[in-house]
Amino acid sequence: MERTEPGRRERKKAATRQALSSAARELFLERGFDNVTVAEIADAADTAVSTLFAHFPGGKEALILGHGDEREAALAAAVRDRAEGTSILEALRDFLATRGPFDPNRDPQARRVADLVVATPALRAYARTLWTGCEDALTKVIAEESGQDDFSVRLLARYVLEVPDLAGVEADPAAALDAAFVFLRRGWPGF
Amino acid sequence: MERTEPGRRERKKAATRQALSSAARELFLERGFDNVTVAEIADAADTAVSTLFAHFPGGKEALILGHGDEREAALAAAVRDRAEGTSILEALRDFLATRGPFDPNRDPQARRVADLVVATPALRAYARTLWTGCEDALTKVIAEESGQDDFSVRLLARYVLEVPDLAGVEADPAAALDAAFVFLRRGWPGF
DNA sequence: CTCCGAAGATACACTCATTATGATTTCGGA
DNA sequence: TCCGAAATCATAATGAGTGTATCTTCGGAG
Repeated sequence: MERTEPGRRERKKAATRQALSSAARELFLERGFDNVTVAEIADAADTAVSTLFAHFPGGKEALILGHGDEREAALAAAVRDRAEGTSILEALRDFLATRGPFDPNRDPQARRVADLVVATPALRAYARTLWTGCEDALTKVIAEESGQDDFSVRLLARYVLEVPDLAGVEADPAAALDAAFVFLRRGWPGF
Repeated sequence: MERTEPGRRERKKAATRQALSSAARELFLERGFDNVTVAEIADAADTAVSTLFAHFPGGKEALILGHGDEREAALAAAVRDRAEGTSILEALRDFLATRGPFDPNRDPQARRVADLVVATPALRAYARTLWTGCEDALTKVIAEESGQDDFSVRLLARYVLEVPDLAGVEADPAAALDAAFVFLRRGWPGF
């Protein structure tokens, strides 16, 4: 059978995962990313270090930022399932506008985390790799949706995925996001 | 006085630096980047590990790729000292065309190194950070030379510096480089 | 209900990069 | 000749991440 509710095992697994990532979040926010060791996080979550790495093979930074699975799926879906008459670039802009530093209405917790990410080089770099990790997938979707498949498509994908990192540190992230897409639309008319 | 020839001290320093980086190059080419430890490199160069890190604070990857100092200076100079009547983007394209995978005439040694970099994720990532490490400097120069200074300039700088990483892995790197600049010129006419 | 196998969790030991420390050598210039 | 600075060195410590073998616990087959 397929659709039984989670069961105790999966619930416990999710619980430890949750414990780990929220312990990490608290410690990072309190003392800064670099001043917290994985051992301390594991301790705070009352688990073994091995368990931490079993849940987050991506390492320390994955504890707050997750791995890019949902991100990638959501991104591809945003393009593929865009509203009739919406261009690819519009769909991408709208999707990014709901994310991280660009979302105007987000809880203060998320705001503090976003600030920490922007202020911590290691985290900012990791966030960027999460985005650019979607590059292959995005390239594929754009190729399918546009009927075009060459270097220019890969270039566009990379450039789109660089926008969050760049715009995120600007004084007005949302405005910067829009500004970036003006240039992308000019470079890739028809997308 | 200022211009005495290097002197024994500086010569020795340069020699150990040279010994380290060529030992690293040989070992990496022979056994792959990930299968060589810094201890082995230091041994091969007959120095202490501490000395290795004194010369290359950037870590293992800096041993083949260097740090970005000359790179940054050369890049800024290429824009600032460009020929009369040459646009900023043309100057940048021409500069990049002489670099790494894009240079048509380079010795086989350099070719093997470039291949290794492209094939090794850690090295490719480091090479990319070296380029994007020039972002602030390039942004500044473009702002000065164009008289424009806002987010769009930073965006352009980032996009230019992403080109090497992207075009470098294409079947025809030089052609990809040119293709990328077609889009950049379209997005930033007047640069 | 019982029992077996797999999944999760754990402890432990290990490798490796990188940093810190303090001693020791070795030039270069006064 | 002698002093100070720079380069090198050995050594130890920290901290991330991996591998392994063991133990516990749940879920499903019988």
